[in-house]
Amino acid sequence: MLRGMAISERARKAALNDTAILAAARDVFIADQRAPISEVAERAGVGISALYRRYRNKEELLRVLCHTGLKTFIAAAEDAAAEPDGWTAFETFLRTVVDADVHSLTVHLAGTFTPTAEMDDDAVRAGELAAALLDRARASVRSGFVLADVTMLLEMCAAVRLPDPDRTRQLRERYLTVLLDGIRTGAGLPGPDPTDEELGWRWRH
Amino acid sequence: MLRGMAISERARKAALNDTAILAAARDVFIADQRAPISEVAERAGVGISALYRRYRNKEELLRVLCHTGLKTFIAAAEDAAAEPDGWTAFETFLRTVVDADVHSLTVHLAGTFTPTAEMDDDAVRAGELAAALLDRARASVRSGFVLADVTMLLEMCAAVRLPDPDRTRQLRERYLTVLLDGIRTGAGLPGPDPTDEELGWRWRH
DNA sequence: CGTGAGCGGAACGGAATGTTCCGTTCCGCT
DNA sequence: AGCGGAACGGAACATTCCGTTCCGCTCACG
Repeated sequence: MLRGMAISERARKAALNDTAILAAARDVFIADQRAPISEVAERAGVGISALYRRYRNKEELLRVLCHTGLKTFIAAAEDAAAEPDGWTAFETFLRTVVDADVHSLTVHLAGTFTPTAEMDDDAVRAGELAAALLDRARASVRSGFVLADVTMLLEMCAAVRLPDPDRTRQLRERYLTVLLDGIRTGAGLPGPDPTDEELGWRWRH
Repeated sequence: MLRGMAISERARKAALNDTAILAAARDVFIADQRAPISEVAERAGVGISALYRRYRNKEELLRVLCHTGLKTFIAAAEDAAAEPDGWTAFETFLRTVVDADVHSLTVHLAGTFTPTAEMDDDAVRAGELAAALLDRARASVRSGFVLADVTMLLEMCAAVRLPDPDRTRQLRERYLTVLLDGIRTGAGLPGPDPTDEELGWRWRH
């Protein structure tokens, strides 16, 4: 691929494996964060050594996966921000994130690896974007609802899980609808607001 | 303890261990269903043999624990049913069940043991009680909301989990409030209703 | 046709964990 | 005081699981 060279057939096959492995890893680790690496290899239809050729170890694979999810999150937030109406932007954002099952790739993989500096930066940026979206929707949101609550709502949606991925998506949409309607209704919320500190516990050891 | 004898001090201590072990097992397995038995022993402040004296093996301990949760569920439903107002009964029921973290004891332990016939019966009864409560609340509930949805809402609440149990309870109450408000608002729900078949997958191998 | 990049998967090492087992403690009775 | 045995603590054991390594094969490329 250097200097415009024609891509060798060999390299093309390897590139196919690249994506196959990542896709397989995504599916496998979304279904079970503790899944063994051999399961990823099997799902991808490759041998174990094909994995270790690309990633130094399991942790690195998980880190890459998580970072991918984080980028998806950021992209979803940026896309949704284009929507003029504040509430619609917020809702679109949440529906996109839930649909992509980003949460299982980020939060649920927390603690299984040590994040890079770049990931930390992206995490900060993701937080800022989400905060901005919530701010724009504030007029439509019940009082007492804070940014950290968004994280928990996503967590709750991610808990909806069936063997069939498509059905899982459908049901998540169903209950996200309930949650969103609940967010626009009613008065304040009971209990002290959740803090960022409280929600970041997975990342601390 | 035979024939009205005074309970020996030894037996009293053993009885204390009984409850300590069950309480420890509850805490440990709620936090992590795959936790090792040694962790339960450590938390209970006893040796491993104290466990194996009471339960044939790990599976039996899990089964007893799960059955306890099921009974709690039934009791909550029966208690709440005494409430005259249909919606209030339904809400009370859900709040009680969520607060007791029954869900982690039943659904999340599914598949880790083979249920007894008695548990099957209790499960049926639990379903009937919940159905009756939902029926009585129907007038206040948005159209399209079915019994299987209740299971999923409980699942979602159980997903709210922090290191601190008290804080966990507070936040669950917070989001259950959102869900309940969402249940009373809006029109129908998107997607096909969840079926019992779909939700019972954990129990089938 | 020789070569090595890419790969498959058996083999390995060690960690985790359910279960057993044996020595110890100490209550309660004689 | 002396003893039987229930209850117990926890090391030892057997087994499974899993991340990682490594050897040999294949075949596209030069």
